[in-house]
Amino acid sequence: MIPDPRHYDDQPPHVTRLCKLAPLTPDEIRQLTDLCGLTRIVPARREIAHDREPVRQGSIILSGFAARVRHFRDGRRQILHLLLPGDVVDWCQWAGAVRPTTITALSDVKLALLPHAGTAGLEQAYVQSNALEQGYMFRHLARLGRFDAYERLADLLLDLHARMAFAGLAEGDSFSIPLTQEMLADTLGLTGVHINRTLQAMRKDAMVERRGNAFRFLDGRRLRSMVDYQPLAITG
Amino acid sequence: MIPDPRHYDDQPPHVTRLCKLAPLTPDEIRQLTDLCGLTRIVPARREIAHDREPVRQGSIILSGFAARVRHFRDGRRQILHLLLPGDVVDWCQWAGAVRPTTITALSDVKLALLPHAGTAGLEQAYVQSNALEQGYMFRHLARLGRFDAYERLADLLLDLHARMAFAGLAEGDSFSIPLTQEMLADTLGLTGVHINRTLQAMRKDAMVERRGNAFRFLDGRRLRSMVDYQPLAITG
DNA sequence: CGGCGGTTTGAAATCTGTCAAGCGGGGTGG
DNA sequence: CCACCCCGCTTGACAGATTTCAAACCGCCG
Repeated sequence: MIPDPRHYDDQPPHVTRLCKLAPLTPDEIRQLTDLCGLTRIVPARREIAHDREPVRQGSIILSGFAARVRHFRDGRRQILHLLLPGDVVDWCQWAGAVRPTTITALSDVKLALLPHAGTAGLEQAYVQSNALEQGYMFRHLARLGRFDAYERLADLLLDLHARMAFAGLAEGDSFSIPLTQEMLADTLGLTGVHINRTLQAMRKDAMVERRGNAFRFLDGRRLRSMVDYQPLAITG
Repeated sequence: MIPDPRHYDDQPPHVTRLCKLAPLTPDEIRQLTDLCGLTRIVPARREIAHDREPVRQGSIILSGFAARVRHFRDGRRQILHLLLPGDVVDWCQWAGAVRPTTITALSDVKLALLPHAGTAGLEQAYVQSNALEQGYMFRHLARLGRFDAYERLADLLLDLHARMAFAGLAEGDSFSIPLTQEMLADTLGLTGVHINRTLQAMRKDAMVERRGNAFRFLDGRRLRSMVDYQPLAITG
């Protein structure tokens, strides 16, 4: 059911990802590949779509990071869910749906409109993508509720690595994410200062190596064991 | 689109709730009402369904509170999402789905199997219920990430009141929830001790009155303003 | 060269957790 | 009917994690 990842490594991330979520016909794959023509680019920090607006049509992220965000009156903000290349945004199942959160570009983001799910393969891929997203949200809840700073960061990095790898965007234990320490803080419910100190602690412990935006796990086993990490099951 | 709530106040909570989520035919309503015969009762603290199991058929909660829960090796646990009377559990859209979290009864819970969504009204009600659940999860994330203890508790109580009222289970600003302080703590990522102190602070501030399981908002306006509370939009 | 966003560092303040003990009511068994 | 027990609630003192505030540093770009 899950094809060999290497078959897709030369494809754009959104094609790699959706092909792993459902068996797609060559025609469906072509639809996805052709998207690379009709795209929209949203620069970093710009809002992509607003809370409570009616949803017209779903999108898919071709490159860059975005996030579902909640802003508070006093300037605080919380990143509710990170959106990575290949992720489906605003796919919904009934007319009259309303977007449940604001969506903001964290880096420059390239988007395409989501092909209508008229075919079985694409339909299943979207449903699966939705289920995966829900799974990652449940993890994020557990992270914010019961993990301390070190565990939160470790667990988030493990999730990001898994998601990037799934879209063909990781090399072994290395991956790159365009997030500032402030953005990681807004994701994890911490402050930028504390993220900085926690990253230093992880480096001192020889858990993670970091050069700019590139991360590399030095002791993935210990990291996973610390947070009892279990990869999300691909269901179907 | 949203009928007058009072029309349903003499109905069981699950009927009240689903009737507000979609226009149902008399026949569909009868299907829901008839569920009260074929039920299963799960006693408090017992597991209802386990993480990663294949989902056979959805259920609906007729009475009592349950929760999606994550347990950690060291005994910590996090309540990821509270399930209230009228809530739909395990409704899913494709064969081979797997339950993303363990589900546990917090009080004695009465469940019924979910009628198959063969009709337009029920289908829409389930989709809407799903969307609402997702909305409440996003709020819970923001709560855990950026609110302090006082705000978390206030915001959670406001959500619970809204959800209970929606199912016809609140009287004005009063509502009753079968949750121990420990369970509230596991929901909010705090300790039981701290929940206790925070409740006392709210009483001292004349925000909330509490007798046993019954809560009453004494100053709903101030409470809502403190956490910038906005009711979840019913979409459709 | 100057400025800007992002990172790093330190010291003090605050929030929340931990531990430990006592209280209270409701149910059970004698 | 009473004694007992258990679970949940309450309280206090203390420890620890994280935030806050402030300043300095850094690389990069105009």
